[in-house]
Amino acid sequence: MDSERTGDVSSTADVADLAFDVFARACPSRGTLEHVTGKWGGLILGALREGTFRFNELRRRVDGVSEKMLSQTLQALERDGLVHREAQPTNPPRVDYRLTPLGDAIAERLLALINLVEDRMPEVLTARERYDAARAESGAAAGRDAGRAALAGRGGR
Amino acid sequence: MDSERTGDVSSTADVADLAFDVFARACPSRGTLEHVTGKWGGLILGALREGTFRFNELRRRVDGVSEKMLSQTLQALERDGLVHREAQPTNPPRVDYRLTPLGDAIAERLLALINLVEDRMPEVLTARERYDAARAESGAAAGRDAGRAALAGRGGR
DNA sequence: CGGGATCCGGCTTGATACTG
DNA sequence: CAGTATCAAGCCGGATCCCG
Repeated sequence: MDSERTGDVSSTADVADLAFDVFARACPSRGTLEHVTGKWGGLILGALREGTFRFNELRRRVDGVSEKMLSQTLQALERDGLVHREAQPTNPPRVDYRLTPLGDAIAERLLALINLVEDRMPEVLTARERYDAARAESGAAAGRDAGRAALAGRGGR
Repeated sequence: MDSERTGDVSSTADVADLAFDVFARACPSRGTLEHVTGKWGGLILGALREGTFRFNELRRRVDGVSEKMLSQTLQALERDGLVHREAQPTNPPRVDYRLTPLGDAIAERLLALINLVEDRMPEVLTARERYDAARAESGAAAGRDAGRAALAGRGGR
């Protein structure tokens, strides 16, 4: 539960003038932002940008996501009003997910970011080589990786 | 911490069939994207967008970040070529951080996303209330035991 | 099919302490 | 000031079983 650990902003009164400063620790927008930019949030939003899908369709579309995380992320996005969930009490059950207008707007900007990063990847790769080379030269043979650089996930499936 | 994990799987062969697809787990852009959208990456890039800062200035600017995470994230961003680090061997030491042109371009799109989320937070908050209310209602009506409902979202990373 | 509940390992994070 | 080293916890996220 990502929820705000600090006291919630229950008083709706003057929330507006305080603006939602992401740089402040207790800002509620931090939470939503993390849902969106999180490990699966972006991929799910991206997938939903292309239409309406059922649970297992989504699962197939977003490679590597487990039932649990898909369900969990979908709930977080639904709660934030980015995703609309429509369940039909038929048999077998059928549940459709699609973006809300708000979700689509956010997904659009997120994809703009993703596309830029992809376009510029050659530069990033070059920078990485330079950095690693300089490091191997000056430092010992330790060669630790920078931060959580290689997060990738195991192969599999 | 010298967990020299076997490098990232960015062999060119793996990504060949999907080329530019973020949806593929082996895509190298995923790594950079996570540095950028990670818990602190976005805030640090946002802070640096307003100028050049020293380590502790940055720490004060980004509320809640620990020395370790700041250092770690900064290194990852430097390695990816988004941040430039300039150290002066003076006494006391002085190190300046600033965005590279690439980092600025990426930060710009990231901030566009962040600003959108901030602007729309009222909608998000409203959606949250509706969701929570509906949830509390159905749960109470069913008369089930009061578990710890909120399994909202992911957080972490 | 569409999830909920639980167990559990491992990565990520946060204090604290130490170096230059 | 600008980090690095070490340690302990906490939470994420995967696997599994189960229900409607």
